[in-house]
Parts: sequence; C-alpha cells; structure tokens
Amino acid sequence: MSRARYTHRVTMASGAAPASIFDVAREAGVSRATAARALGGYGSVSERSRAKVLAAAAKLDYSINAVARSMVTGRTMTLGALVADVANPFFARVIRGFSDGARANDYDVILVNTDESPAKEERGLRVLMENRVDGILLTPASLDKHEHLQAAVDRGQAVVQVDRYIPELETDVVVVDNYDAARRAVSRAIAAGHTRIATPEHGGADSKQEFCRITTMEDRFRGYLDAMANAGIEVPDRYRPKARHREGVRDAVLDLLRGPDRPTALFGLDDSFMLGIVDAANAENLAWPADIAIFGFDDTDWTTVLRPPLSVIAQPAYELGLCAAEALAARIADPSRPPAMTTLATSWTERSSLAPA
Amino acid sequence: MSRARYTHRVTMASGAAPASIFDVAREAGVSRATAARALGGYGSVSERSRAKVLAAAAKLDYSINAVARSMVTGRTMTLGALVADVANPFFARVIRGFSDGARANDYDVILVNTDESPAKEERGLRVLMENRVDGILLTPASLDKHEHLQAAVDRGQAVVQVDRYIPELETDVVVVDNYDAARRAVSRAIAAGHTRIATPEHGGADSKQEFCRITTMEDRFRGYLDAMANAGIEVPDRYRPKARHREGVRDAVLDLLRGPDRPTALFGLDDSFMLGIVDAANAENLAWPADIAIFGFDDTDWTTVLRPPLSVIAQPAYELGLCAAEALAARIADPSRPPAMTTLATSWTERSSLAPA
DNA sequence: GAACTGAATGAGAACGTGCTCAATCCCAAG
DNA sequence: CTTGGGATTGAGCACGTTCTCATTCAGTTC
Repeated sequence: MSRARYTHRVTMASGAAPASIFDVAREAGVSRATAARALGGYGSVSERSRAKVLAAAAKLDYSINAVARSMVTGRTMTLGALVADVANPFFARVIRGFSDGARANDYDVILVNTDESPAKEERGLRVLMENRVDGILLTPASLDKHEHLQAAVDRGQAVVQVDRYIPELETDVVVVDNYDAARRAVSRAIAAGHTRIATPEHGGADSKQEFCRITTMEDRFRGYLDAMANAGIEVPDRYRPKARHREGVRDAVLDLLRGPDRPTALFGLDDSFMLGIVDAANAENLAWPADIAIFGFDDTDWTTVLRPPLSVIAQPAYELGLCAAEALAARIADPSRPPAMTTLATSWTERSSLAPA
Repeated sequence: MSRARYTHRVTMASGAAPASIFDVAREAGVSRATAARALGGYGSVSERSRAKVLAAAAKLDYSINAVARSMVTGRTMTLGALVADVANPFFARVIRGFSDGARANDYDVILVNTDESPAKEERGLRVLMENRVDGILLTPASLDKHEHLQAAVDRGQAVVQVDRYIPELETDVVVVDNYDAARRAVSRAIAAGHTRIATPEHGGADSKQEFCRITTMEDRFRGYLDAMANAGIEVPDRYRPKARHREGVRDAVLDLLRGPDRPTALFGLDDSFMLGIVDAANAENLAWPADIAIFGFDDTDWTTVLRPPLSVIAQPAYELGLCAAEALAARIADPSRPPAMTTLATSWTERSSLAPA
C-alpha cells in the first residue's frame, strides 16, 4: 500500500493536496501509527520520536483532516443552526451566543436559514443530517407542519428548540418567559392608568409567504389578553388587528389611530412590530408618551436613540443561544438524559413613562 | 468484508447508526456498487434494480453520509465565513447573502466570529482549514497582522476578502466604494452650506481590545478629508477625535458639542458611530437638522424611525455576501483565474435636510 | 449455434484517520 | 547470559462513499 500511495502522490500537482499524517510519518522516519500517537497525544511515544514527528509536521505544515477524523470517530464536532433568518438582529444575537457556546465545547457551527418556511426547514434539516452534525439548534418554522422534525428526533438526532417550540417534540427547549413578560408589562401599563391598550396580533394574509403559527407570538398575545381580562378590561376586536411585518403593522396601527376610540397605548409583540408601531405614530405625528404610550418586545439598539427612549422587554438573545449550545453538548454527552426545558428571564426596562397624558 | 461488516452491525445498539449504502444494497439484494449507482444517478442501472434500491432506501430512511463522500471526492461542499461578529447587523446581512449564495451553489456555511482579533482569526482559520472547507469568506481583522492569512492563500486555500481587504493578499475581493461614497456625501454637505463638519476617526485606546486598522474605516475617513480639502476647508484636529464603539463616539462627540466652534454637521463612519452621534445630539438636546446635521454610513432599520429620518449611505450588505459566495464558487471551479476585485455601489439616501439652519 | 455488442453488475481500491493487537526493543534484575 | 516486563513501535482493520475494471448477461446478427 505504501508504494501505491507514494506513486499516487508524485503524480499529483505538487502542493495541491495538503500533507497527510502519512507524509509526516515518512518525513519523520516512523510509522503512521507512531506519528498519529505523537500528534494525537495518546499512547506512548519516545521523546525522540515525538520530536521528530513534531518537527516533520511543522516542516510540512501538517493540518489534521477533520473529515477523515469524523469518518472514524463517528462525530463531526459540528452543530447545526436552523433559524428563520440571521439577518434578523434577534436571531443574529442568538447565533452569536450559540457560536460562542459551541466553540467553548469544541464544536463548529453550520448555519442554515429557513425564512419561517417549513419546506426550507425540511431541506435544511436534511442537509444538516447528511452532514452528520452532532446536534441541531432549531427555531421551528411552524407549530403544525413538523413531521420531518419528529422523524429527525425519532432517528436519535440531538435537537434543541429555541425561542419557540413544538410541545409534541420531545427535545430540550430553551425559551424565555414570553407569557409572563407580556402579562406583566401590560399589567404595568394598566396600573399606570391605561385601559385602551391595543396590540397587533401576529397573523393575516400575505401573498408571498404562507402563515405559520409561532408559540412565541401566541404566548405573548395570551399574556396581553390575560392581563386585560384580569383587570376586567374588555378588548374590542379592532384593538387586536392581525398583521405581519413592519409595513403591515404600520398600516394596521395607522388604521387604528385614525379610527374611533383611539387607543392610549400600543403594545408590540416583537421588534418588527415595534418598528411598525413607531412608524405609525410618527406618521400621525404623535409624540410618546404625551400622545400615546409605546412599549413592547425586544431591546434593540434603536430603542435608545428615540426621544424619549422606549420602555421595552429585553430578551436574553445571546444567552438563549449560549444555553442551547450547552444543552446540546450535555445531550450529546449523555443521550439518555430526560429532555429539559430552560426558561430564561426577560427584563422589563421602563424608560419613557407609561402613564397616559 | 461483508461478513465482518454484518457482524459489526448486529452488535451495535439497534437504530443507533444510520443506514449506510451497504444496508440499502443488502435490503435491495444488490451489490454496493449498484446501489451507489442507483442512488447517485450515474453509470447504468436496470429499471428493476433502481426500483428495488430506491424502495430499500426509502424503507431504511437512508441518508447519504456527506462526510464519507467528502472523504473520497476531496470536496466538502462547505464554505467558511470568518467575520468580526454576526451579532453586528451589517455582518448579519452579509452572512445572509453569503448563505443564500452558497446554497444556490450547493454549499453549506460554517460560521466563525473573530471579534476583530487577529488571534481569534488565526484560530478560526485553522479550524476552517482543518475542516477542509472549499472556500473562505474573510473580513480581515487587521491590516498589519496577516501572516496566517498569507500562509493559507499560499497553500492554495480559496479565499475572498469582503468589506475590507489586505492589498498584499492575492485573493478575490468584494467591497463597496467606501472612499467615493464618503467623499460624495461630505461634498453634498459642503454644497448644502456646511464648513464645520466633524467626523470621529476610527482609533484610540481601548483597555479590552487592541486596536486594528481597517481599510473600510480608513477609506471612508480619507473620503471625508479629501472632500474637505477639495473644497478648501481646513479640518481642525478637534473635529476628528479618535474614538471607538457607540459609547466612545458618544463621549467624543459630546466633548465636541460642548466645546468652542461647535460643528454644524456630524459625519458617522459606520452604524455604531451613527448611534453614538445621535446619542450625543440627544444628550445635548439638539434637533436635526435644525441644530445640527447628521449623516453617515449604513442604512439600518433605526435610521427611519427617527424624526426626521437620517440621511445615510446605504451599503449593499446582502449583495456583498452574495457576490462573495459567487466569487468563491467561480474560483473553486477554476482556481487559475486571476484574482478579481468587485466594487459594489453604495446609494446615497437623503432624508433629513443637510442644510445648516 | 457462434460471435459480437452493449448494458448491467460486482469486486475492490482509495481517501486519512483512530485504534487494536502483536511484535520488538531496552533495561534492570537474577 | 538469561529472563522478565514495561515502554515503544508497526501492521492492519474500519469508517462509507466514489469510481475503475473486469465479468456476466441479454439480445442481435451472421
């Protein structure tokens, strides 16, 4: 075999293929096994051999082939991240935390975007599993269509659901206390004196993209409804228009602001909803908190450049990703441990006053 | 061998290892070669065999092992992205474009953050090369320390530099026209009547992180200086304080606004600089454009929620990543093609007036 | 029926690593 | 000098795929 290998090598363009452990062994004048031991730090190797091998490796600029290693170890030391969209600042921070957590456990991260589409999610999942990633971070695209996810879990794929989750899937879950956070924030607004609090609901038609239910948005909206109900305040249907995306929310809120019984406070379910709400308030030339109170989810950079800065519910996005990586590392180490749900706390940051004028 | 393999299989925990092409062949009653041909769509296979193989593959839920495939093809169909920080909205959009471009060419993306640190960059580069990625997107951390990058290029690693670049590295480059964009924007402000235009320069001490020069910031600053020089306007040193990060810029600008000869316009070199500038203006209770004009780089979501919305230079971040993926795909297909530099156009969006009060 | 042709098939090498097993080496104790 | 034993070493299998090569098979022609 060594003859065959050697013959093969010299016929190749020089420098094209990186040096293998075989080349290092030949350069050092030892066997492959000894070179592997010296480089891998296992077994016993004489000091003389170790030195020769390390010198040869340095000379040949040897770089271990992780693909071949994965082949034999059965592990790729790679985690997959299947999220809606990295360009979304929230997911970007989740990914960053996930990446840091992965790296701390010697894993790399393969990134795939789903655009909230179950079809793309299925494709992405297949790609990740073909690549034999050791674990997958997942922000499920839809509460309803998840046969492909169930199949992956059934096959023993380590999965952690983040931000939102499908209850039927028996996986680790890392989320924030969406329901509580929303309920408490809205209660706070009620305590400050508001009764006419409107909240665009996640939903409605979209020509480009089918609608997919998401626990996160539903939990938050339930929190809003319960806070109102607990205070004995009825929520008229027009205070809960269905909308999606910044522009859709803007239009829906504009409609609301121009109609009868204008609300005195607006609650945003996520960053894009908040942007749409502010757009609408700006378009109507309303100032906050004088004309209308604005509060809601996610403490992004821009909420503090507004005058006055907005009152927001801050999500620990980075920690979400970090915990997800830790959860996967723990599950990979012990696949038999029962699935756990980790709920991270949000933090309410009251900046502009919530009191009605 | 088939005996050995079979023996091995039955001793394993059932269901633990995914079905290999060997299992499919056995199930279908054909040889590995025939199963591989049927699944891989090459060579010639009888209709009968193909049907049997596909049925067996479906029954066993066969998923090709990309690791083993890479082993023999010598290609991983994976690209690496070595960027400063995904959590930075600009890089997040670049990554998204890169991811889409990669996917369109059947590549996956491994993500690594460098935090602008040459040391982390070197580690990340090593990891990516050990994983035998077919190409690497790189936003170099430093203009100065790049021996590790040179070594990678010398070894034949396909690399594309994005956003900023090290001229000495002979790689493909995808950037925007930073110098021109800055010069034109500043010229526009001058034409509108400004002479006292200040621009925090990228630099200064930082206890946490060493300073690394970046072409992007330097090109933009040169554009500013040249625009001023062309108009015959002298730039006093205090109009170009060195600063870094949102907070640092905020403090530097506050200092400027409270001192003598307050500038009438502030030019921001990137998103974090713009945030710091707006913070300072807010802290001093200055309104734009009445009290001070604010303009600069990057059209992020928040620039349009301010009242009035800011005038900005929009970068095609998504396209930057997309082009980078295309460049890598082209280079992998033909490694001998000469390195090309692609310069994408920025677009100037004038929203709030630039005219001095 | 023999020879020919092209399709279909199976055996097996190769990729680079980790790891097992047996063989060899060295050194000290007897 | 022999023996024992631990340290060191090398040969070789295995991972799952792609792909080459030789062989077999079916069908056609003379």
